Amino acid sequence: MKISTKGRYALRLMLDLAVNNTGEFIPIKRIAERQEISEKYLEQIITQISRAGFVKSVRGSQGGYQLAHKPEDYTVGMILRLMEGELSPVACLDEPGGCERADRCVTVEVWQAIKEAVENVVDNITLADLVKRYQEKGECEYYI
Amino acid sequence: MKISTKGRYALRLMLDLAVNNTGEFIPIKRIAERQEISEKYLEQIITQISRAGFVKSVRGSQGGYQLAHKPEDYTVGMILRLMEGELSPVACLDEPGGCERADRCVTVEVWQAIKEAVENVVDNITLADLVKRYQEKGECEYYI
DNA sequence: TTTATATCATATTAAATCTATATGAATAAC
DNA sequence: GTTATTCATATAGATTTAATATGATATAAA
Ligand code: FES
Ligand code: FES
Repeated sequence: MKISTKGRYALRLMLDLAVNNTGEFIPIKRIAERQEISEKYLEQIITQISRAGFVKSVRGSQGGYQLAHKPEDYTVGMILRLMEGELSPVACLDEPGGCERADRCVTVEVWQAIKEAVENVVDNITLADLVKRYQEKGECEYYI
Repeated sequence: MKISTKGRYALRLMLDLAVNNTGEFIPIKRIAERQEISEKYLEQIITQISRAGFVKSVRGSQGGYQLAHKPEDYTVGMILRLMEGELSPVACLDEPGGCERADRCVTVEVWQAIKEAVENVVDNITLADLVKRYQEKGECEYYI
């Protein structure tokens, strides 16, 4: 029942971009330093984020990334789904035709309830909310 | 963000025992047949459940397992935690001293909210609730 | 007393997934 | 042309998952 490092790092990465959303392009190296995450691993992650159109990028010297939209336009759910896929606790809920047991399965109702509970949380928190919490906490740049 | 087969099978196993809670001891072989799960794998799972005192067992011919308590005394959460450990989406929430970033980390508040949402679901559904749902659905013995 | 049926206890393994690291090309500022 | 950066893939080590295998121990029934 764990979220992988890809999902967790992606959220910290996007929050870092949101906190430093000044219009400048931020190189992944800065974020890797601040977040103490492997630069190359973050590169992989932001590539995926970039392909989804969540960030704008500029190559070459003085290049980097910035948010493509406003912080309030990103929910935590959008970011987690991008990295983790559907937030279902079991594959039964995602299979195209559904699990063959699904029509008579009772436990699937539990998994569905878990999924909905999780979605209700992550789809109702935006990066803007997290930026606000960050500012309330004291804005230490090295810890997000 | 998945629950492992151990957790899923454990719930189906316990629900099977709850549905067939007649006072007789049920051999794991029957459950394996009904649930279409490997008998040996189920043995491993019920060993863990048995050591936790959730079921009573009788060895030898005519032996098997039965629930140690009433179906309403088992929550889904008890069963999942036994097999999966804490239902936290990240280890930060479980580490004894907490994560070293935790005091200034904002994303941890998201993970905490997810954990609480999941717990709110699983700690408020009992095996008795699931038995009832099963009976409403039609009581096909081969599908739980 | 033998046989069949079970639980109980570990060991082993194949596959999948996770978590990176490595290599190098393409692009742009200076 | 040198440096800084994104972009694109390949590779690999570690861990976890999901079983399977082996065999000992206990009990009821034949
Ligand atoms: S086993 Fe797939 S829906 Fe229950
Ligand atoms: S990284 Fe551990 S609490 Fe945020």
